[in-house]
Amino acid sequence: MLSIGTLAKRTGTKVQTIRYYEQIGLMPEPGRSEGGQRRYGALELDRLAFIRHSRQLGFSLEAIRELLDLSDSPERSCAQVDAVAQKQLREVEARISRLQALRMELQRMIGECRSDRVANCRILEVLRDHEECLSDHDRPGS
Amino acid sequence: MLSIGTLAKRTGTKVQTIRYYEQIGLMPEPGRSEGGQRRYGALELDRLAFIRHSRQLGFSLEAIRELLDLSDSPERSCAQVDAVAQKQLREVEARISRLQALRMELQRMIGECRSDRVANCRILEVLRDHEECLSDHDRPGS
DNA sequence: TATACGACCTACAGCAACTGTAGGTTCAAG
DNA sequence: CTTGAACCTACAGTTGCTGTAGGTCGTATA
Repeated sequence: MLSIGTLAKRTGTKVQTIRYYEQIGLMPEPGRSEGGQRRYGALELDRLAFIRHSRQLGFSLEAIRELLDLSDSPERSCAQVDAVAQKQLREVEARISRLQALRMELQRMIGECRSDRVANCRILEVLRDHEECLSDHDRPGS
Repeated sequence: MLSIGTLAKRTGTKVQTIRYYEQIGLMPEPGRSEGGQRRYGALELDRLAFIRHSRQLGFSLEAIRELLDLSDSPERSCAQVDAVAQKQLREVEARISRLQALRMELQRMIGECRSDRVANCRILEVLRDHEECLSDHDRPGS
């Protein structure tokens, strides 16, 4: 039986994060010691490892919930699992594209700055005026 | 003089977002109409456009605050402006690298799945066992 | 001039996915 | 038996907004 701290170390998770996962129903309520402290077994260790690894691959907690549900019904087709993963892949690809456009814009902006006074700094000018940009780079985030 | 709604339309910002920027001190408190509604001029329009454009380029509100402060002292060296932009560029580049690693991992995972039952779905197996991964892909986020 | 109605006002709750704090209890080593 | 690290609950804070409720203002039209 593992304490929450040991489980945390084994999976590279913070203790509070484990309690948070329990709170939102992603981890089950574990057994308790006589004094009321959480005690975990191998099943919970595996489940948490699955969650953490999926998080590292960028899956949202909602997607992970879905994957965990799916993996509980081994006889079902894995097409849905595939769909969740494909969706994640597409999201990652979209973020990459967007960030590459940002990178170009930033590089151009920085590269153009030959001034040494704020008064005529190209960076600030570009930030002031969207017209100077090549791409559309619309919504922030990602 | 512009109403908050007009300013919002002109800059592609939501009305609540403008009020939020005012609340956190990123936008100044504007003048008011007799009835107490906010009224904006060209200065505020420019400032908000600057903020929005910087957000589109991925700068944090803190970084934008710094850029706005810097642009208020035109005689200073623009080295600091440059530093803020460079930092942002490095962050974007780091995120790109990380996402590219994720993309590879996801592609490999999806590509390996030849099964049709959840029971032996490769995707779930990979998620269960980090050892199957090539990269380290550590902290989530970005 | 009256009225309708969209735009505005404040204040606050909620999102994702945690992280940190305060104030108190339990466990295990020495 | 003591000590102190690890645990407990409950709640606030993070970033950057977005949405809601319940009420007021401004202006175009009848």
